[in-house]
Amino acid sequence: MARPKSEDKRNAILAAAIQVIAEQGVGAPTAKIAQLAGVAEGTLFTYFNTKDELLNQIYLDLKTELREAVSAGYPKDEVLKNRVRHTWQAYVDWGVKSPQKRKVLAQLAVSERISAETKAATTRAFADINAMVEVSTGDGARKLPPAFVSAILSSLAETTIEFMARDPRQAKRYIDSGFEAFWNAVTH
Amino acid sequence: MARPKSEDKRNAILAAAIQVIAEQGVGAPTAKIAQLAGVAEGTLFTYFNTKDELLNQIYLDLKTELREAVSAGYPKDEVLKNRVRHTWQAYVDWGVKSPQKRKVLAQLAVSERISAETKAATTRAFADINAMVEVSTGDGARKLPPAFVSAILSSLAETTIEFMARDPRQAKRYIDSGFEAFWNAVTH
Amino acid sequence: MARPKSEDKRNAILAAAIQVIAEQGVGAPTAKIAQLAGVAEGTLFTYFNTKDELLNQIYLDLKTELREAVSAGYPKDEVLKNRVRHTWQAYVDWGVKSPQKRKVLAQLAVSERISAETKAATTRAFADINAMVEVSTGDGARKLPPAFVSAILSSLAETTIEFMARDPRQAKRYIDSGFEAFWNAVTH
Amino acid sequence: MARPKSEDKRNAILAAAIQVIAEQGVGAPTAKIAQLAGVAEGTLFTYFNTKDELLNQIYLDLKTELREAVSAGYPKDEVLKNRVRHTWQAYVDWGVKSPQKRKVLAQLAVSERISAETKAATTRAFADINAMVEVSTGDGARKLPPAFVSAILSSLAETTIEFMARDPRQAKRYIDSGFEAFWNAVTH
DNA sequence: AATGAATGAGAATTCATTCAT
DNA sequence: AATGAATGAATTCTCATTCAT
Repeated sequence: MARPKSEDKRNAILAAAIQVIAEQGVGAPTAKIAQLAGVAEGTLFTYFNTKDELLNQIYLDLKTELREAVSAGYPKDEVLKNRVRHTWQAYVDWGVKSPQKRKVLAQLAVSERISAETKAATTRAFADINAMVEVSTGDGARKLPPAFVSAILSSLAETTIEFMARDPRQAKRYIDSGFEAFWNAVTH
Repeated sequence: MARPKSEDKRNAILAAAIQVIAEQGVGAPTAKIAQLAGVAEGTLFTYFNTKDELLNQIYLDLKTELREAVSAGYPKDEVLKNRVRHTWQAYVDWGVKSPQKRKVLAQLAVSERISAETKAATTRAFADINAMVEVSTGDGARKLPPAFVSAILSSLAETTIEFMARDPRQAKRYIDSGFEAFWNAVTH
Repeated sequence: MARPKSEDKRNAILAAAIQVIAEQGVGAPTAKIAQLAGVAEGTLFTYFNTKDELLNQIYLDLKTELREAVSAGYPKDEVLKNRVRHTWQAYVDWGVKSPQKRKVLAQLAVSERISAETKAATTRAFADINAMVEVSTGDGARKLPPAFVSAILSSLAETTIEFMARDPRQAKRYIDSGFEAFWNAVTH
Repeated sequence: MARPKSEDKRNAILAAAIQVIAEQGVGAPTAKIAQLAGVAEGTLFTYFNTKDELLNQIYLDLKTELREAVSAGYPKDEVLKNRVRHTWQAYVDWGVKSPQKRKVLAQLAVSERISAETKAATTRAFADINAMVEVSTGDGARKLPPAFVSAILSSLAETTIEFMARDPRQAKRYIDSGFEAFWNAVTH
C-alpha cells in the first residue's frame, strides 16, 4: 500500500510556507514557497490541492503545536498557581522561540482564508485546555467563563511575548509581571 | 482653477476601502474600492498615489479615530478608578460599534504594508494616553511600564469586544468583568 | 479679431515637449510636457487637439528650423564647392548645437505618428534645397538624382555630427573629412 | 522533467515582436505580440522577464543577423574594391530583403530602452567588420578612422536601401551609384 | 482661455493552477 | 509522483483626453 508521497516533502513545503509567509504575508506566491522547499511549483499542488488548503493546514499545525507545547509536562501534582504558571511559561516560551510561527498565526487568524471549519477544529482542540483553566480558576468568587479566561491568557501572553522580544534584557521581568497580571486578572 | 479635490470623494474612498478590506482582506482590488466609492478606477490614484499610501492612511485614520474616541470626555475630576473605567468603556464601545474598522486595523497591523514611519506616528499619537495610564496606575506597589499597561488594556479590551460580539446578550457582563480583570491585573 | 491664445504658451509647450521627448522618448506623457511648460495639463489640448498633432507640429517645426539654418547666409556668389561647403557647415553646426532637437527628429522620423501629409510637407519644404544641390553638383559626369544627393548629404552630416559629439576634440577634423567624403561621393 | 522551453516558441515570440513593432512601434503591447506568436500573454514572460529584455534581445539578434549577412561569403582573395563591394552588396541586400527588421532596428536604436550594455555588445560584435574596413581602405592618402568609415558605409547603405525601396525599378542604379559614392567618399 | 480633477481604456506583470513530459 | 512550462484572469497603475469650475 503506502502513499509514495513523501512526508519529507510535505513538511518541507509547510516549513517553507511558514518562513515565506512570515516574511511576505499571506499573499506570498506559491512559487516562492515551492522554491524554498526545494520542490517544483507544481509539486506543491500534489500535496495541497489549493493554496487555501495549505494555509488552513498551516493554521491547524501551528495551533496544534502550540497546544502541545502548552500541554507538555503539565505538573498535575503541583498547587494550582504553579500549574497555571506552567501553562503560562510554556505559552510564552513557545512564542519567544518561534517568532515566525507566531507571526504567521497572527496573519492567518485575521485573513479571510481560514475556513470556519478549521477554526472550529482548533477550538475543539483547545477545549481541554479551557477545561484545565476552568479547574484552575473555577473556585474563585467571581466566575469568568473558561473560554474567556483562556482568551485572556492568550492575549496577555501575546502582549508579554511582544514586549520580551522588543526588550530582551527585561525578558524575565516581563514574563513574571505578565503572569502576575494574568493571575490577578482572573482570580480576584 | 478647476474643480478642487473633493474631501467627500476622498472620504468615500477611505470608507469604501475599509468596507472592502474588512470583507476581502488587504488584497482587495483597488478597482472594487473605487467602484464602491462611486468613482472611476483612476480617480482613486489622484487621491492616493499608491495602494500602500491608501493603506497607510487608513491605518493612521483608524488609530486616530480610536485615540479620539478614547480621549473624548475624559472625566479628569473623577476618582482614579472611574477615570480608567471611562477609558475602558470608550475603547470597548468604539470596538463594538465599529467591527469593520476593528477588523481592518487588525489586518493592517500584521500586514507588511504599513511603514515603520506610519507605525512610529501612531505610537507618538498614543503617547499621551500612555501618560494618562501611567498616572492612573503609577502609584501602585508593583510598577509596570506604562506602555505595557497600555498594551494590556488594548489586548484585554480587544478580547472583551470579541466576546461581546460573539454573545451580545452577555455584553454587559463581559464589559464589567473585563474591566475588573484589567483593573486587578494592573493594580495589584 | 485676435486669438487670445498666447503664442508664448504655445512655444513653451513645444519647447518643453522637445526637451521631455529627447529625454524620455515619444512615449513621454503630455502631463510632464505641460508641467515643464508651466501650463496645466488640459491647457496643452487647447493648443494642440491631440498628442499626435503636437508631435507632427514639432516635426514640422524642427525640419523648418533646420531648413532655415541651412539656407541662411547662402553665399550665392561663391564658387560651387564653397557654396556646398556652406550648406554642409550650416547643417553640421545646427546639429552640434541642437542635440536634443536632433534626437527628437530622429525619434519622430521613425515613429508611426508622423502623418504622410506632414512628411510630404517637409519634403516640399526641402525642395529648393534639393534644387540648389542639383545645381551644385549637376554638371558632373555621373548624374545622381538630386533627392539622393540631398539624402546623402543628410546622412553623412548626421554621421559626422555623431562623431563630433562623441569626440569633440577631433571635431574640426571630422567636419572637414566629412565634407571631403561627401564632396568626393557626389562629384566623382 | 516537464516540457522544456521551446526554442520554437521563443523564436515565434521574437518574430511576432518584430512584426508588431514594425507596424506599431516600440510601444506595441506585449499582448498583441503574444497573440501573434500564438502563445498566451503570460507565456511571453517565461521567455523574457520584461518587455525591455525582449527588446534588447531583438536588437542584439538583428544586429547579429546583419553582421552575419555582411560577413558571409567574404571573398578574401578578390582585389580590394571587390571585397568592399561584397560587403556593400550584402548589407544592402539584407536591408532590402528585411524591411521590417530594418525598421525595428531603427526604432530600437533611437529608443531609450536599449541598455548601454547591449549597445556595447553590438559594438564589440562589429569590431571585426571595422577591422576589415580598415584594411580595405587604410592605404589611401587620407586616413579616416575605421569606425568613421564603417559608419559612413552604414549610413550610405541605409540611404541607398531607402531609395531602392521607394523606387524599385531603379534599384540596380541606386545600389551601384551608392557604392561608387561610398568608394569615392572613403578612398579619395 | 485656463485649470486640474475625473475618466476608463489599456499596459505590463503576476500568480494559482493545469497539463504535457 | 515530479517537473516546470503554459495559461489567462486579475492586479496596480498610467495616460490621453474631457469636463466642471
